Amino acid sequence: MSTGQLEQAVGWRRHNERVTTTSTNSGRPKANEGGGGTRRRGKGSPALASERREHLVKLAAELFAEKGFQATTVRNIAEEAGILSGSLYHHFDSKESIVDEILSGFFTEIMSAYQGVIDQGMSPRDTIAGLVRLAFGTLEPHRAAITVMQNDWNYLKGMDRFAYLTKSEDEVEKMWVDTIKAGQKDGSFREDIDPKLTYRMIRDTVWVAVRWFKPGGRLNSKGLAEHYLKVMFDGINTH
Amino acid sequence: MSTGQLEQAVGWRRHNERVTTTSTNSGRPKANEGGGGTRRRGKGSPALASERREHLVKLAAELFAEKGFQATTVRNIAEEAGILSGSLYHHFDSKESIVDEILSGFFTEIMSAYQGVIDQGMSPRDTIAGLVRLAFGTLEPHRAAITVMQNDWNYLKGMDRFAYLTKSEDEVEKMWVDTIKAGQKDGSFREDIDPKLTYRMIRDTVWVAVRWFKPGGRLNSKGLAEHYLKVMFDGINTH
Amino acid sequence: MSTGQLEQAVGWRRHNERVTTTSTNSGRPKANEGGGGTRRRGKGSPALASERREHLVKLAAELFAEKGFQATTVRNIAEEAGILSGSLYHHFDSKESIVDEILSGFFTEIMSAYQGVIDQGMSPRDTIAGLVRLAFGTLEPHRAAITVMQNDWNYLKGMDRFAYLTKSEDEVEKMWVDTIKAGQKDGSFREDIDPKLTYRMIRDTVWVAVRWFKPGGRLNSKGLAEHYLKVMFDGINTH
Amino acid sequence: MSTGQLEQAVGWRRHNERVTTTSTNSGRPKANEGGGGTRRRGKGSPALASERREHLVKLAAELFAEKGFQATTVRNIAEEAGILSGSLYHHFDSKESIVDEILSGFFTEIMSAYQGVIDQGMSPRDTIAGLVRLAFGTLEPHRAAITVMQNDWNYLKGMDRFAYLTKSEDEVEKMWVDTIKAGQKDGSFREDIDPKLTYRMIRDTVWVAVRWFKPGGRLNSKGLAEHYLKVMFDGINTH
DNA sequence: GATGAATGAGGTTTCATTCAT
DNA sequence: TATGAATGAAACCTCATTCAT
Repeated sequence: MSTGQLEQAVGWRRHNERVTTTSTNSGRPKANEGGGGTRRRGKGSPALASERREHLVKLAAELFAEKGFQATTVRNIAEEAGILSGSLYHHFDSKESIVDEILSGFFTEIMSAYQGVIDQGMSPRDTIAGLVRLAFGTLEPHRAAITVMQNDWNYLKGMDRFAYLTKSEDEVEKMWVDTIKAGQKDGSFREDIDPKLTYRMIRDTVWVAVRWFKPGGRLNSKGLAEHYLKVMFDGINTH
Repeated sequence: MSTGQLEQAVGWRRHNERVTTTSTNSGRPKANEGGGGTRRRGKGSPALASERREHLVKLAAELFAEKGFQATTVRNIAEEAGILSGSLYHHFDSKESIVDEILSGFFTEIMSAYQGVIDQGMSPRDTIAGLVRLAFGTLEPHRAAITVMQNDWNYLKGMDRFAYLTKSEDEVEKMWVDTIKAGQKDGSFREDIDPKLTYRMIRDTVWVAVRWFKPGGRLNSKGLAEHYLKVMFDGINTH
Repeated sequence: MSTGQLEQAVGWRRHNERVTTTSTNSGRPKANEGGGGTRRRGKGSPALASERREHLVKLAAELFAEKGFQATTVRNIAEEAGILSGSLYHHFDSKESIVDEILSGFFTEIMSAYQGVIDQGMSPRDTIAGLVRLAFGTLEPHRAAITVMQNDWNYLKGMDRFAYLTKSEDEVEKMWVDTIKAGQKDGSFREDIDPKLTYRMIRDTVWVAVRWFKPGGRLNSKGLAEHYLKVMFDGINTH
Repeated sequence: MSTGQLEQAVGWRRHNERVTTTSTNSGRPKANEGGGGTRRRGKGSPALASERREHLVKLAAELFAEKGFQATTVRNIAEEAGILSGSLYHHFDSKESIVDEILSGFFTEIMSAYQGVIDQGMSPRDTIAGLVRLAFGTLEPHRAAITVMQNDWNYLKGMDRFAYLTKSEDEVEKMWVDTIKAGQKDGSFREDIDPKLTYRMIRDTVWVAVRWFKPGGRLNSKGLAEHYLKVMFDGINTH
């Protein structure tokens, strides 16, 4: 799951454990709940969460990104996977479960990554630069998830099940805003900018780029980041 | 339709002519084409045949903005208007016609306004500033349309009927990019920024603000514009 | 709606007003909720609740009675009515709404009727006789509703929406039990019978008869009632 | 299988022979018909090939009783047993096979028991009393089966496979009705009661009690039976 | 015996749209 | 203009059942 770029930038994530704690419902069908307990699961293999399942999630993510969550039908996804729509329900509770898995996965990952940058204790300016680079760095490996987030946020945020989206958003905002404020305090950033406003503009600029960013185009995501940092730090004016 | 702010800023729009030429289909139902004869609208009455129609469009725009185009049902709109869903079809061909009217109206307006700024023949830097102010200025009067554009663009752009969206977008891009390039040529803007990239970031930053911008909040749209111009021109660094 | 027999027996119900207050949700689609208020409804006509709708309810009741609630599909009902399944949703919220209307209608009616008998202030023995006659009297006009109640009670009672079933049942039980107790006090009924148990046996015997009772058979419902009263009051033994 | 009470009352059942002849299809999967040869079960081992199977039937019966046959899914049963739904098909042909086993088991048992009472050659009055006691006595050990019979009869009776239900019902009816008639002939029972009607009322009253009868409540099933006999024989009136 | 994946038929519901009145 | 009834396509989802491993 080419998160290599992301991991390199931060160096904190050791293995590919899928953490879905953020989401209240990981979407796994409740099949064997009353289970007897005698269910063996092979020698030592740690869950593994089904490669099939992960494959399906990835397919769905592509479709959601391309056509939007609502416009993508369960049949679309099933056809893409070469099965019947009903068969999808062997793996997922509902269409919502799928998008939940996509988004909660992305969110837990990005938040840990952000925290990793902050924990490095760099100067505010370098921290902001690090966060920006990190964010742009997710554009490619998490293109689908980010696109869904951008396009369907408004629709999804209204549902109880996705309350964690708003919650996570707030947490992330705090990380950035605090860093910007620290930068103002230590004299790195201008006093006459509004930290919250500035954060939002940065955030939006980065995520929204997913709409037109094409991997393998003129600029790669690294180039994008550097370009943006330049403008963001020093403006477009000559001095 | 409080476009006052916008009109003042530019001074180009004289009357309330509804220009729908951009859209291939103006969305008017063919129903009453062979008009019976009882149709009043005499010579001196410039009154649009339907304030009712405009009212309905506005209601629909609010709903589309709030819940998304797809998630808003024709019934939702009808209910909001206090009529039955079938009755809407006396005013509009289809659901698409309504959103078409919303978006095409916004686009023709914004494009004329942009052109008006450019035609003033100011310096590149002042022109860019004017465009940015203009764009932020639309946030309030056109909140619904912009929101729809932001959220449902991806879905709508795939439909033939909305091909004009992409076309208009390209025209607008050219206006901005040309101005930025002119600014680089005359030494106002740094040579090491990518004009196209820079335009996109500016554009996205402005429009995406519609997601969190609340009229009557801490900053009005004018304040937002000035804040952004500051950052955009000179960066967030102290110098 | 041949409730004639029932009404005669009691003489308290004046018109065919459909009272659905017992049910928390009458099942009417929420169509014009935000309604403007200007909705006129003809000169003086008191609602009328759509004969079409009532017709559909009756068709559905027959099917539910014949095949059971779960085994009856929405398509079955629609076919019986000569329309498509989706069209049913113009009249009803859901399949549940239909059965709700059937049962809540029956319950409000029977409870009022019971109360009417009690309010006549007859002796306990005559009151019980009246109640039994009344109950048997509903077998024919409310055959479908009673059948549904008998067969699907267990399934329906588990749903929030049908909580009123259990509530109504308790109220009815109180009416009967109080009367039986009064009969014990005034010496009409034996002291060594359990009022609650006795009520339940009477109730079950009556309702369950719906399973085999055929109008136009050897015994009509009046005959059934008299036969049962005989056995219930004096037993099957010769004395 | 605590049929102790039942057996004691009658003393006719000698061994645990599972008699499924009544049912046209015993429900055993044809899977292991050509048995490999490793099938133990030798001479001395009377152990039923599958206590597991019986356990599953019992689990299923509980669920059918609680939620109804149709509302209980194969998955529900499997989960309760701690296996996957597909695995159930190693034990049973189909969902119907399970309920068939439940009901046919109950029916053969109760019919033999009834016959046993009749064969004792007691007076009609004592025979009826015996039958009533016997029926009430099944309420506890066969609660689940009786509940299923009561609630899902209507649904099941329509299926070919369950034709035996109606057939058995008729046989049972004959036993009772003949006894009642004999009682009328010998002067024990009133001439002015309808034997068939009377039988049905008794039968219904007993079985329907399963809906509210709670073992361990105020009255046990023996108490219930005595109470009912009192009312049935002598009525609720004082004399 | 059990798993895990899939089937296929069918279920309820939604919704844009049409049209006679 | 509006209503009220209906259409028809398609949506999400359920579930008994099958079968290779």
